[in-house]
Amino acid sequence: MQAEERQFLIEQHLQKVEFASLEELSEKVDVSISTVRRDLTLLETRGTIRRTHGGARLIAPKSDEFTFSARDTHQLTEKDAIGRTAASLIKPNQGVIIDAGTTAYHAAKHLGGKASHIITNSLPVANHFGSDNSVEVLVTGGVIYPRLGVLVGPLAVESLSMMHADIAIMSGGGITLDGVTNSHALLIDIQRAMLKSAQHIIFCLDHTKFNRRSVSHLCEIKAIDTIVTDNQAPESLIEQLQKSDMKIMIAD
Amino acid sequence: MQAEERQFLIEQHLQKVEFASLEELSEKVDVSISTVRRDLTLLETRGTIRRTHGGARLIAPKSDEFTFSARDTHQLTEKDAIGRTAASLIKPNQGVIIDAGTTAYHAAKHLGGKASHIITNSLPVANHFGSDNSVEVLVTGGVIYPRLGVLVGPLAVESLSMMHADIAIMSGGGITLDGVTNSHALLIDIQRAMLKSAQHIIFCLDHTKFNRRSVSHLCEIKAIDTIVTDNQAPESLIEQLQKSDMKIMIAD
DNA sequence: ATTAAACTTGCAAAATCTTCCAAAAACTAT
DNA sequence: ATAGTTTTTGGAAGATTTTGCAAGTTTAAT
Repeated sequence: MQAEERQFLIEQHLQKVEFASLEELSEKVDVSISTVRRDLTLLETRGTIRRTHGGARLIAPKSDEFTFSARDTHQLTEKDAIGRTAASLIKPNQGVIIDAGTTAYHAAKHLGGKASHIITNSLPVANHFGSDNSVEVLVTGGVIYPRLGVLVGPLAVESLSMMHADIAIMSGGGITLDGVTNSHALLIDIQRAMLKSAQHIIFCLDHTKFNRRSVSHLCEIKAIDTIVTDNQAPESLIEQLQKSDMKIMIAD
Repeated sequence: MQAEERQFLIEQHLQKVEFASLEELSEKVDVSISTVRRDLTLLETRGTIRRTHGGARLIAPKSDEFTFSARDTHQLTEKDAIGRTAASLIKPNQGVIIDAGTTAYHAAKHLGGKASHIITNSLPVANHFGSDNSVEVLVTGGVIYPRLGVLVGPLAVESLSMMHADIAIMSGGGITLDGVTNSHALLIDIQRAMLKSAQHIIFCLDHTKFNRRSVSHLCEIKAIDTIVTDNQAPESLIEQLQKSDMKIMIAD
């Protein structure tokens, strides 16, 4: 096994367990403790991991909301189903804003040929439509937030506020009766601008997001027009949400 | 087995396994380790793969990548050499604008860790730095021009005119004593904005661009500070160009 | 304060890389 | 087809990188 692969495995293992001892890691990848140490210091400079006495711990938030990776098989089938359902709500020739989260990305994948305009600040979404000339894709400007592939910063907010769309397909970090929350404060401004620029708001939230609260408050419940989720979402919260003027769709 | 076929097999295998050792690959395609090394260095310049100690890894595990950079194998080694030379002109902590052409893309590949800020309207360039947090990448907004993966339109021009950089690395469709021309009229406005926003202008032009004239005029010769080209560029034109106040570098 | 575990640093062995060269293969022109 | 030329291939020598270990220092917990 080569160094790069080993470091990748270490990182991946830490994604799962949050914390791991040196011994544990050295057994996992079958090298000496010394080498694991070296790998960890290297990974630490890359920013994903933090060394501690006796091991290492994951620095990234455990939320999978924005961590974009093709290998992200986290609730993959659920997300794909949610994405398909959300996409089915789009009528021909509508303009759609796509948020940068993973769930929204899955919705985008099913949007080919349906929407006429797509507005996004997500590089993965932009790439997906890069060679599709049946849709016009508007990319907001901004600074690349590393790893997530999202464009952030004032330029992103400004360009969004200059645009307008029929529908916004959003994702979030958690939802309670108090509203939707999100784990990355930097993205809040951008998501708010998206909400303002769209007439109809759809939130894609898999069941793990229910009854969960992330750090930053994004919007009230009443700002939402439709929620798309999967069939494992807790019924109690769904019932309460339905009391406000909103449609909830369960993807199969 | 043909060399091309072998390289294709290697690339395909890596698409599957993401990481592979030299030994593994040499068995797979039944050639010596040395030859595999050579194939890998070649594939690396093509951008799909990255060499590591002991083997190679896939560079773009994301499913949605641009086919644009991989498909363009025209004058590949020349463009790569030009790119390296152009990148060597960048001093640490400079802000660099990268144009959307293929030659400029090759320069970007050699820029990692050198420039502190990169400004671009090219999605392939943005993708290349997507997970590199040693550089801050500013992406202009705009509409995706399909096929090329370039952001165009008024938003792109406006956001560029709000920015400023030390150096612009540009490409073009042709150069004569009358100036630089380009084949895509849509890009002209954006390139002009780039020229305005940068202090020092570098043009990357392989030898096929010399004495050629595309449809749209981009700028005069005197707007250029440096030209980087390969060793097959016609000497007559080079001599005449050098009469204006400009530096010409020949990449080997 | 004491002690055991964990960390850093330096070093030598092992693995891997680059560069060069000669043999083999492929191509060209007669 | 054949001789000469170019390109590709496999291997070897020397340089470089990586790895595991050990000596000495720091950390954390009692």
